[in-house]
Amino acid sequence: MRPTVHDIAESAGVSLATVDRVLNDRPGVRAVTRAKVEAAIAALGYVRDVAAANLAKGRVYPLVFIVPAGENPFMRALEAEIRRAGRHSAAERTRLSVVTVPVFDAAALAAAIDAAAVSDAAGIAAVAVDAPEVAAAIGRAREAGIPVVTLVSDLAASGRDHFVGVDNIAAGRTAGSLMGRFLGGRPGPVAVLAGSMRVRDHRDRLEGFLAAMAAMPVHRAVLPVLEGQDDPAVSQERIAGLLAAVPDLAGLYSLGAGNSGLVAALAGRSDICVIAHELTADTRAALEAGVIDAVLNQDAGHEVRSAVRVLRAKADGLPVIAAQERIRIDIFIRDNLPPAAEEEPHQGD
Amino acid sequence: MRPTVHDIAESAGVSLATVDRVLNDRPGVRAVTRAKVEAAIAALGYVRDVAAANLAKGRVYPLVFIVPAGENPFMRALEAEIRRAGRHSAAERTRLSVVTVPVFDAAALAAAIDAAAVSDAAGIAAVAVDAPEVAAAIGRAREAGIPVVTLVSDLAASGRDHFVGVDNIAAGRTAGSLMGRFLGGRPGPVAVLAGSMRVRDHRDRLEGFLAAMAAMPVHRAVLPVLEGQDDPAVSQERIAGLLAAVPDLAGLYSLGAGNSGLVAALAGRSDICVIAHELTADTRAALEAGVIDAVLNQDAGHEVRSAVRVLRAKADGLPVIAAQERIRIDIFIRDNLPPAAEEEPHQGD
DNA sequence: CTGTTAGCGCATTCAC
DNA sequence: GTGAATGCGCTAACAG
Repeated sequence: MRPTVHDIAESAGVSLATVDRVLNDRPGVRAVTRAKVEAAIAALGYVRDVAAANLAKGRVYPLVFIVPAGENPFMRALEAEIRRAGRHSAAERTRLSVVTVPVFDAAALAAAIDAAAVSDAAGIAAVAVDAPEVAAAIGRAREAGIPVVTLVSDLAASGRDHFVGVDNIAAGRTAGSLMGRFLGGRPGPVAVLAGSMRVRDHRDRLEGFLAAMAAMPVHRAVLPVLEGQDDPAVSQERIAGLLAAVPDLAGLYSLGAGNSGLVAALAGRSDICVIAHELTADTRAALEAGVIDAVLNQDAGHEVRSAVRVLRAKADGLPVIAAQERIRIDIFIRDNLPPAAEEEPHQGD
Repeated sequence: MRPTVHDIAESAGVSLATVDRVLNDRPGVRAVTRAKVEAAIAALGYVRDVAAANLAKGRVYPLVFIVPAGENPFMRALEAEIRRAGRHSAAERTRLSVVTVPVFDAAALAAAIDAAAVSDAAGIAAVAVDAPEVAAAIGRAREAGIPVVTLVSDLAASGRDHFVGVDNIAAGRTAGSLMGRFLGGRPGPVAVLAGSMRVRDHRDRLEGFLAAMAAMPVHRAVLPVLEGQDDPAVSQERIAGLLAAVPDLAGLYSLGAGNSGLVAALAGRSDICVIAHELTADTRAALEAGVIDAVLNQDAGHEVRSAVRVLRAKADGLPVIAAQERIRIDIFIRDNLPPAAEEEPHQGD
């Protein structure tokens, strides 16, 4: 059997309580005693049984997730993953709650963060909006000792503890690279549809995309960015206009949401190379139909679980192994689509 | 607080032991009593605290992983992931051990399975070889009540409890589809390098690849399969011969291992579209250098953790949600490469 | 068939 | 400064 606290207590000639003080780095232990205990710990190769520790602590971690409201399918999937994680979070002694705020509404987001902070939240995860009042609210929460992570969209200036999401510049580069290879020597310009250039992740994706396109062996024109506000109707209108104006369009990169509108506007035009973000019902269907050629995805489930792990670690004052929490950029084409999500997918991976 | 066994015992008017019997579906409870308890469980919305349950059980699950020996980088990565999982398996009360057997050696594999079965193994995970004696050994283990899962390479005929690995036909299709799109209208035949056509996963990948190539709008010749025995030296020789014999080669699909030899033979020929399997140091470097264009990967860490979950579930007689345990086919190009693995990556996702 | 009791490994009062 | 005792939620003998 693995050594337990009893073993190290006996081996060090002290009591359980003292061992516990050393283990949890609490005061009230003489340096010599501490050294003895630490020696025993090292000698026996003790590793704490986290499950038992949590059981004994009895402490629960109320974590608040703040996500934008609205129809954005990815955000709804994210919310669903939070709720799912919440149901399975029993063992981790976390209690997850979701708060939705109007899209792009900095004031509402700031208010939600403040509200979470005054509640007994042990941690806050929020899809950030790039605005000073949001940064200020995050600052206040952290001032109050509550760890905060940004989710999907970052706000580095806020001093948040951690960002859970993908490297969006790399995502844009990946899109550009795939687009270039898929198009090969075929002529014609490519267009970009974004949600809003006021959002950080969209700016990053565009930057990466342009860089990758510029690095391609054959030059290809990239048309001015269209903004669809992540809204299907607006996006559809923009794309319809684009198709009418640019008959020889070769490719289209949709780096935001609102893809159902895009698909509707495209209406079977499978000659254009289309790359979009986030695997949702819309993009999956379009991929299967051959309207979209590739989808870049960030796994919402992974992100939620990562956020929970990070917040718990921060709440306990434990370190976070950044490399371990990196979120991957998944590439999906028609042939490697995972089976459609059913009842209760995922738990570990 | 969440309801506990005490709450449901009180609510149902029975003792803890009875509640436990119902929860764990053990005999010795009258139907009426059982019904009462189940009603209380449902009414209170009770969910068992697995961590506490495991703590109380004290039971450990010795799981044996059997993987091929040799230099195959993917297999070594798999072994590393098993050891890593072993170090973190404390909380899950599993004890992982690794046994290596000579590559493609059915007799040795069968013997290893038998040996694991006579030890006190609670479960066996093995990279299967397609041979009757292996199937027989798996049958014996299962006869002895020991759950068995096949890992990476399946052997459905053995009656194994579960297969942990990717859909290799889909993987081949993905490779073919990418190859076709990357090549576009460019002329020239494509070649396939396999390890051995006697292995199931290689046959599956080939099948998928051929199907995808055949489905492409432009016809493209696929040369007869080369077999490199998953060996770098043999592979290098085969590829060198290929390059000499087919000057207008357009693409190359490496569906097995031995990729370091392939890269050596290619020596900077970045004009050929190359797609390979498994992200290892070799393939990563070749991807970054532009020698390999895409790598299809199965995440060894995910596979190990899935195998552990499945074996534990089977050992406890619990159901396995298949959809939850599906292993994805990752596509990597130069631009979405994850950071190189460092010290202690992964834990959850 | 059902109930009592004693831990699993750890954290935490409260004494000394 | 240090130790003894109690309990987290659950399981597993052992009684009845």
